[in-house]
Formats: sequence, structure tokens, C-alpha cells
Amino acid sequence: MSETINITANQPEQRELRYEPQRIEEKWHARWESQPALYAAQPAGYDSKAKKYYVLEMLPYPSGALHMGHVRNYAIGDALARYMWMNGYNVLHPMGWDAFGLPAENAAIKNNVPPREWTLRNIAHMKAQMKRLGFAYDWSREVTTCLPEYYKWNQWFFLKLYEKGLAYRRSSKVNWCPECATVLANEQVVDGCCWRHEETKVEQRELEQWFVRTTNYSEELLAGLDTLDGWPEKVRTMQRNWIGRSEGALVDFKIDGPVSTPGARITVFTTRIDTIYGATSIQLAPEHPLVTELIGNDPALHAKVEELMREQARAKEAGDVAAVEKHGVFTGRFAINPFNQEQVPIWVANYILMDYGTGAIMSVPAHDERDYDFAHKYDLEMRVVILPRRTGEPPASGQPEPPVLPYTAKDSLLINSGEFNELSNMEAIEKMTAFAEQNGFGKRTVTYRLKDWGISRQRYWGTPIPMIYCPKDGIVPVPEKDLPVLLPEKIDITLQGGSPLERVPEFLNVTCPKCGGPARRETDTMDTFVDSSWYFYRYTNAQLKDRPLDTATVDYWFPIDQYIGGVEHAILHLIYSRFWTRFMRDLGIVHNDEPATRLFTQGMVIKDGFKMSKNRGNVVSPDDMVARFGADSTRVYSLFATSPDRELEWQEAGVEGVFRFLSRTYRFVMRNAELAKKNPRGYTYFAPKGSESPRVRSVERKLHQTIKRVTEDFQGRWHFNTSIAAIMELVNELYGAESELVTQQSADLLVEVLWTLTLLLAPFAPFLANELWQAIQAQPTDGLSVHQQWPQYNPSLAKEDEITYAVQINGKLRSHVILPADSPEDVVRERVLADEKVQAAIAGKQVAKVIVVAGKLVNVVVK
RNA sequence: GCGAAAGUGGCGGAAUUGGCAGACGCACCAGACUUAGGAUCUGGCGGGUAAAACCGUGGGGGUUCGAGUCCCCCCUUUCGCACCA
Repeated sequence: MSETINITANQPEQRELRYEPQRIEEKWHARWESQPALYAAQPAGYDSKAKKYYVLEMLPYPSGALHMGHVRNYAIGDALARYMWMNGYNVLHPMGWDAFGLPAENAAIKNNVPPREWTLRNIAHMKAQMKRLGFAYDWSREVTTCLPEYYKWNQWFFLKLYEKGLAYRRSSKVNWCPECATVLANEQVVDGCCWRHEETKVEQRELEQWFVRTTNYSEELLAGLDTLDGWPEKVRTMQRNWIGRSEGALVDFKIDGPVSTPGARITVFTTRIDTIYGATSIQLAPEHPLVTELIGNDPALHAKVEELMREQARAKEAGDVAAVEKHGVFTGRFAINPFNQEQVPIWVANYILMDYGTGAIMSVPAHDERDYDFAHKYDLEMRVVILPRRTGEPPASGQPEPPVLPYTAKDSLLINSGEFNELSNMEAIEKMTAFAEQNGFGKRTVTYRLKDWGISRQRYWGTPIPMIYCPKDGIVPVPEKDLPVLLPEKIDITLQGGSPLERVPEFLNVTCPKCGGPARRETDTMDTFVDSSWYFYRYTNAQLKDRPLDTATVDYWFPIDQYIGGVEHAILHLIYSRFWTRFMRDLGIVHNDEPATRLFTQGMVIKDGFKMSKNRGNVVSPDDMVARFGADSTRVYSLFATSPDRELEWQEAGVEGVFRFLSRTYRFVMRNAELAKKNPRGYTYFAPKGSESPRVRSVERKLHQTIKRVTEDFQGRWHFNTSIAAIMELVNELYGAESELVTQQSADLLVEVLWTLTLLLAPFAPFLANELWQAIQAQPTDGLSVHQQWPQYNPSLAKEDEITYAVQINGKLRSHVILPADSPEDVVRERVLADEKVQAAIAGKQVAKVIVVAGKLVNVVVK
């Protein structure tokens, strides 16, 4: 690269014109460090009259070093922040660290360095990298989640959750990752494996855990998605599926024969009560509490049920639940269908889940694929109770061969269903649910797939849960005045046997706040997703000592105008933080329902077709790119290679191309900077006097077209790849017209071009833009940055004077005709038909039609 | 299996509403300047042809004066969901 070639080093006049990003960037980096407020989009107070804009990128985990995915994410956010800043907005653009988590403990074990030290060291390094890359963050608002100043408020929120009944403790089957040696939330299990250890199967363990009642907000979290039209549809769909709302009914089936509790029933959940006359068995989950009683003392049955249970557990671990073969066993007992008083056999089946609905279903093999498979295998009765109704056709009397469609269309028709015959499916659901309710054996209900959020983690490096267990008083919350519950510094971390905090007596042993007697502290810590559920509120006032946030300040800044991050957080972080916002709203400390009105999910950065990873050896280091090409080239390439929503294949040759473009830009501006200095900016428009060259007018037009294109990309689809391409085109045009542009006659325009070019570059290449901006000022610019004003375009100057019409004969391109832009249609038609090539092509034929598309094309249709 | 998105030169990608396919960049080729070039500048660059014609946006149909774009069928890739009763 250029630094190895130094031919011009002893030629001062040329040396000046060589683009040396390292020199420029070091210079501005130092300046921004000493005067951050002038060069980062640092917002005015929350009482500012200026319109606010809160742009946020997801905060990183301080793993050690930035990777290209970070750089891309922040390059997008930074471009937007700078653009909004130049448009006069009061811009909030903060950054912080999602600093708790397991890697710090692993590093502690491996390298014998305390997690805190490891984490803070990584933060220092990554922060330096961010600054070197020129991201304009307001570091006075930095949030680091592993510091007591922050996690104190996690604990405070936990106490509030507990107070409101939204945090509770219970024993339950939980997901356990043996690699992490801790519990995982449902959201953290992907295909039966740990979200951090994709190869590690999650086990099921029975443990006492703290849960947060996210399900209290199921309905609201779902309904809120409809208001988020600034979010990608994909993310909204994923959240809808995750919440999994399902309307249906609970129906009680009495158990036939003797039972220990008189009147014992099996309650099933169904969304298809209309098919209940086709229910030919009841299926229970192997863990259903009634199973033990129903199968009595038969050891063979017990063994069989246990086998079913194991099959189900294995299937869950394997992740591919649907592919597992259905098995079941008949309990020997029967239940009574409350609609027709029929006896139906009760089975236990491995495909029935205890944690959805009631863990019991009515099996309708004729209208449900799964039930059909099962019934087919065990030769159970199938009864068709619903048919498509065809106009004019009498109800079918014979029974079609199952499987039948789960028929739900408007023209469906019930049969074999007693008094409900002849109803359509939808009518039947209404009437049969009402019937069940009136007769006291059923009721309307809604179930959700969303579960409460298990937040206990048996790890050290997280927020201690502020709870105390007293032998006398039971569970006692730590009083607010005693917060924060500090993490002990000296600790021996291993991955075995429960939380490392259990082995720290001075942490574990406390006195009960109620009775003063000896008590035990909770040793589990909080899921780190608690930290990221509300961090963006803290940015609005990161120094606040006595409260997590100041409501008036939050009211000013929220909701976040633009949130930017990876789609991998579509469910986890983005559903927890939506919950947390509602929880805070109900506490009365914020007033918005949703944290962010717009969400943008950027594509991944890959290399050689794969995600960058150390194992694969295809990692591209940002430091290396910055050292070789500079921060500006690295940033601009990450925006230029493709549009921000798409996957980006990192190609070093592409970075070189961008470097060349920035070099060309640098040289053009610098070698004309003197002219700009001598001629103050006074351009209104370049009035054509008839004497200037068309090339000069062409530059003026291109200038305005470029402003238009870049501005529209910011306002619309964020296709910065085309914005940058547009600026490249402008620079190419300038090179072609330079000799005609540098005359005193065109000085006004040239000065305008230099200014505009510099301003257009500012959101993308801030170092270079500031350098060039400074170079073209007549006066010293101390205390000012390039981000003064976004350039405006003049539509009439952007318009072409002449238009080259494409001329087609029968849809095939045959000629071009140049005409004045404002030519009326009949003139266009006339001139085109008079064209030599057109004449030749239509000779001897009859012109049937001439289609004129104004400003673009003419199609002559001939026979 | 269900759902969504995407398939364009050697490569990354342009082409918001149907209107000149391949902008911009990479790679490559040629020329200029040079002692030199991996610097810089200028030009070329989908296939095909001497030049045309002609063929070209995953494949096959269709609508239209005109289709990368709209409709139908199919193929491939990526992502999401997947016994949710």
C-alpha cells in the first residue's frame, strides 16, 4: 500500500497532495479527544427547543475487540446521527457496555484474572477502537452495566417487581446448559441447544428459580406490535409467533369410574370445539398430574409412561420435536364427552406437552394431522364431523376417507354433531362454546406460548438478586437503603456446583432485615438480559445518583427515534425491553408504551461466504483495516459494499477502491483549496451566460443531483451504497471538468462544489471531511466542525436541459434522439419520426401507434 | 412440513412508480506520464459478430406497445417457525 512507497517524500509540493489517512485521522482524533463537544453530536439539554432525535445502536458485549459487525452497525448509526445533526436536530447518540456475562468468568478461570479487571480492560480497549474509528458518541453518558452505579438499579427494579407481584420464586423444570453451568431462559434455547454453545444440548433440571411475570403483558406486547410500523415486518412476525396467542375453549371431560377425588375431570384446551363430536380419545401429557391415578398400580403401564416421558425429553433435547414418532399407551380408563355423553378412551401420548394449554387434549383424528397419525398407528376410531359445503350439493352422508382437511372455511358444514349439525365451522365454535359455558363444563379462554421469564443464573458475574432467606421470616427483600448488594471482589470461580457466590461466607451470611437473626443471602445473579432491558433509559441521565432515571428527561428523549442492531435480538432483547418499558410505565416513571418507534436490523458481515470466526480463520480485524487504509475508508467501504440491510461479503479489494476514491477526493479539494480560500462562498446559482462551457453547467447539474440523491437516501431506504456511488460520480465529473472549472469565471461554482462535496462526505468519512472543510475556509475554524449545515439542492438546477430520448421500434431499441427537456409531446413525436434511423426502420410499413413517455422514451409501433 | 425474503456480468452491486439492463466499485485490457509502477491520469470492458443481426436479469408459460419489475407454475439459496392442541 501507499505507505511503502515514498517517492514523493522529498517533493514537498506534491507531498501535500497525497492522501495520508493516518496523519489526518491522528490529528483529528487528538482534537476530538480534547474538545469532544465540538466534534461529536452532543445534545443540548432536554429543555432544548430544537427537535430531538435519539439514535441508538445496540450496545456491545466487551468481548475484547470490535469486530466488523460492530463497525458496520456503528457506521450506519453514526452516519445517521451526523446527518440529523447537520439538519439541526438535537441528537442523542450514546454508547455503553453490556458488561456482565459468562465470558468474563471463563477468562478468569483460564487466565486467572478477575472478571471485573478483564471486563474493564476490554472496555478500555474497545472504547479506544471506537474513538479511533471516529464514531461520534457522547461519552459523558457512557453506561457500563457491571458497575454498581448501574446494577444497583437492576436491584431496585427487582424490588419493585417483587413488590408488584411481578417477580416470584417457584420450583420448575428449567433449561440447564452444562457448558455455562447455569439455567437458561426459554428464549435462550435454540433448537434444543444453548444460544452461546450451539453444540451443547440443553438439559432439563428441576430448580427453585426467580421468575418475572412477562406473561402479565402478553396481550399488550402482542397488541403493541401493530403500532410498531417502523419495525421490520420480520421482527414483528417473530415476536407474534413467540407470544403465540391462541383463542379457544377449556372443556371438562368427566372421568368414568371410581376416582379418589369425587367428580374429577380432565380439562382439555381446544381451538376447535366445533370438532368435539369427532373426539374419539383423550390424550394426556406423560407428566399430567392425573396420569398416576388413572394407571393405578400396573407396573407395566408405569414403565410405559416413563418411557414416553423419556422420549419427550429426548425429543426436546434433540430440538426436532415434530420429527419424533408418536407413541402412546391406553390407560384402561374412559372419560365422558360432555356434548354427547359418549365414553372416550384416555391415553397418554408423547406428543402432548405439559407446558402448553392444560397438558390434555381431545383427539380428533379426522380433522387434525397429528391426531390422525396417532389414531392411524393405534387403530383408533376416526369420525368425520365437518365437511366442505358445496353449493347445491346435499350434505354428504357417506364418510370420506381420512385424513380430512382441518376444514375451517366459511362454507364448512358440521355433520354427526347432534343439534349442531348444518352449522358452519365458525358458527359452531360460537354456539358450542356458549353451550359449554351455560352448562358449566367449559369456558372461553386464550392461551399464550410466551412463558414467564426465568431470570436466576447460578453464576458470579451478574447482578446479585437482592433477596434474603430467613429461617423465621422466609423470603425477605433487601431494604432499598441497603442497595446495592455488591458483588464480592475476591472470589474463586469454578464452573462446578452451583453459584460461586455460595462459597463466599461474608456474602452468603447476613442478618435478617426483619428479625435480625441469622439468614442466608440469595446467591443467584440476574440474567444479563435484565441489564439490557432498560440501559437506553439510563443514557438520558447516566450520572443520576438517587434514581434510575429522571422522568422529565426521559419524556423528552423517548421513544428512541431509531434503534439499530442485529436481527439476532429480534426476540430476546427486543421482547424483554418492550416488557420492561411497560413495567416502568406502570410504575409511573416513564410515559411511553414502546421503547423505540423505528428499528433497523443490519445484515451480517461475512468473509469467503461464512460468518467471521476464529475457528475458520476468516476474521478481518478493524484495527488492521484502520492501520492500512484508515478509519474513513473502512467505514465508507462498510456502507458502500451493499445496502445496510443485506449481508456484506468483506472484500479487501473493495476497501482499496474506496481508499482510491477518498484519495481522489482529497487531491481534488486540496489542489483547489487556495481558490476557495480566496473566494468566499457566495454562490447563488451559476447563471448561464452563453459563454461558459456545457461541461461547467453539467457540473452544476451534477452537484444538485448528487445532493438530491444522497438526501433522499437518508430520508428513504438508507441505501448508502448508492449515496456513496453518487458522490463518486460527482468526483468523476469534477475530474473531467477541472480545467474548465478552475477559471475565475467559474470560481463561485467551484467553491460551492468544494463545500458541498465536503459536507456530503461528513456523515460517512468524518475525518477527511473535517480536514477538507478546514482547508477550504478563508478564516480559522477553531471551535467549528464540518457539521454545520446539510447542503440543499435546487430542483430546477438538478434538472437536465436536454434529454436523450431512447427510441424503440416495436419495443426494440433502435435510435437515440436528443431534444430540449421541455419539448411538448407532439414535437417529440415529430422529431423522432423524422430521425434517420427511425425513417429507415419504418420505411414501407404503417405506423400504428406512437407511445411517448415524457422525458424518457418513445416507442413506435409499426405493422 | 408451514411462512417470509432473495436469485442480475468474472465479483460486490445499480435500476423506489412497468420505459435505454449492468450506475458505482473491484478484477481485467489498452494508452499516457515515467528510470521504474502495485502510484497517478485517460479510455475500454455482458455474450456474440469483421460490423451488424441476434441472445441475455434462476427455468417455463402469460399480460402489455414495452417486463429484472406484474400474474401463474417450477427450481435453488438464505432466514424464521415447527407436535402449541
